[in-house]
Amino acid sequence: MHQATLLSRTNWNSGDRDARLVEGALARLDLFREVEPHNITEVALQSRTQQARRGTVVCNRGHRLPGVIVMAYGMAKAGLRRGDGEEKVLRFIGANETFGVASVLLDRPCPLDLVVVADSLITVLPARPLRRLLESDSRFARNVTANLAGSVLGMVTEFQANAQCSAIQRLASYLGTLARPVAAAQAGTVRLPASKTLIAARLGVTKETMSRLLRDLAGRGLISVAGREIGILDGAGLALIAGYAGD
Amino acid sequence: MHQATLLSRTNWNSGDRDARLVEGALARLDLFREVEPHNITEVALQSRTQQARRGTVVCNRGHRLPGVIVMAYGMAKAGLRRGDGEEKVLRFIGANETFGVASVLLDRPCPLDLVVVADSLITVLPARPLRRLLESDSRFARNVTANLAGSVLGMVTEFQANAQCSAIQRLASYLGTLARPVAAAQAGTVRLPASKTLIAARLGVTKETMSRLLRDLAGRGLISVAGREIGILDGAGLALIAGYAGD
DNA sequence: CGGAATGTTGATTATATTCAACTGTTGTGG
DNA sequence: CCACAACAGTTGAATATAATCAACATTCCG
Repeated sequence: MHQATLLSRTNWNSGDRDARLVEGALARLDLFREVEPHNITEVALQSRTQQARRGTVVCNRGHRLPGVIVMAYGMAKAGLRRGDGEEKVLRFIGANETFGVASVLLDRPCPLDLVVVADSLITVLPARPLRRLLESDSRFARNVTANLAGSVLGMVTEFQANAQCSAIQRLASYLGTLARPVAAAQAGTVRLPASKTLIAARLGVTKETMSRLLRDLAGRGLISVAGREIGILDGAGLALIAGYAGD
Repeated sequence: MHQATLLSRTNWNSGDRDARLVEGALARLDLFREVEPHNITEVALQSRTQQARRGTVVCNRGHRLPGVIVMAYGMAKAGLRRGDGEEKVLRFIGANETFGVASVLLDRPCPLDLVVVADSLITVLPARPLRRLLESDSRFARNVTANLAGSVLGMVTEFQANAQCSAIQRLASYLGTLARPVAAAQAGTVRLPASKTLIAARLGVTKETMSRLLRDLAGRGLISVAGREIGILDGAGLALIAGYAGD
């Protein structure tokens, strides 16, 4: 079905020029903010970079990660597949974001499937050098704790949204966060960062429900839908739905 | 309604003997495992301990925590209240467990309500000495990252259960984890650690649904219910429900 | 004892899923 | 360039799951 290509040992780039690129990619991560360049170099030299095409399975749930995954560019989804085709996406991992810090540090199997959804460049940071850096560089250690603590708080928020809000509230809220970067509570148009089916999985609903909800919002004059382009006609109205009950 | 007593500045114990007790309590935490005793003492001297009765609100969602909360003994619930009485409990905090590490380290408001559900002894570790220890003691730093990483993985698991399992699966799974410590897949009896209403909130269902599900399981001969005592009649059957679809 | 909290039960309802059919879109090889 | 397959999205009808409402029973404590 899927062109399920696992990360393999072949095809890795590790030339000098690539090491440079990897270094640049790492320097852009929150994890390495204000970390001494030579320490970044150290890690970069032990990392591997690989191009991954849409559909590539980076890691299957229950398997060990080869290291912390860094998305230099592109996009992947981290989620769970149920026996049937149904899946729940916990989060998308975009450019300059990382995946698997917790699993790698604890040396535990990865609890999620990680699948590339747009052609991407992926860097893998093996556990060894990260652990060493964690011991030796207190700035890096602080970044790691901040990263993990941020994940915890983020997941609590996620949890709350999932447990206490109806699907339409979650959708309205999600559209709100997409629109925020553009203009707060202002008319405008946003582009969904992935297919509606994927967004639906991210929001914890089926694509059918997603379709109906979008139609519902459009019917109320809050948004307009044209493929992946969503027009925000009434940001305040959206925020109202997101915040209070779905009246 | 509730006897909502917030943690106040009064009534704190800080005598010499108490400092000893606090030290003992901290030494039992995973967070301080293998941390130099004098470093533990340092933190203990800056901590405060307070008895809290059932119903005490330790922290309201959105407020700043006075520090990391340590449960020396007793039990608290961390959850979210919706406008009406409905609440979702994310986790219980029992003896020798901590709450709020992520919020305190990031100096962010606490995203959850924390309410004592059984008479407890609570210690508050202010942020300052923790941050200092984090910088100076690499063993402590490692414990903190392990703690946070564990939280992340735990929440992923939680998420999965909540998103992909029916209520009866979650209940069966929960009863399974209660029974595990006793005897794996073996007949026996377990005692619910809190009221059914609270357990229900923990599992993300209403008390009514909880009642019906218990009855259902009992009707199938898998368990017997007598107040808080649950007899595990068919552990394997429970595990089957927990693992596969709710046939 | 009395009152509050906790738990049970039935009837009804809301929310979203599932199933199924159908349409539109995209990319590929003949 | 078209035909075709694979994927993405829409729509309606039937269904499942658990929430809600309301009434009642039980247990726990002061």
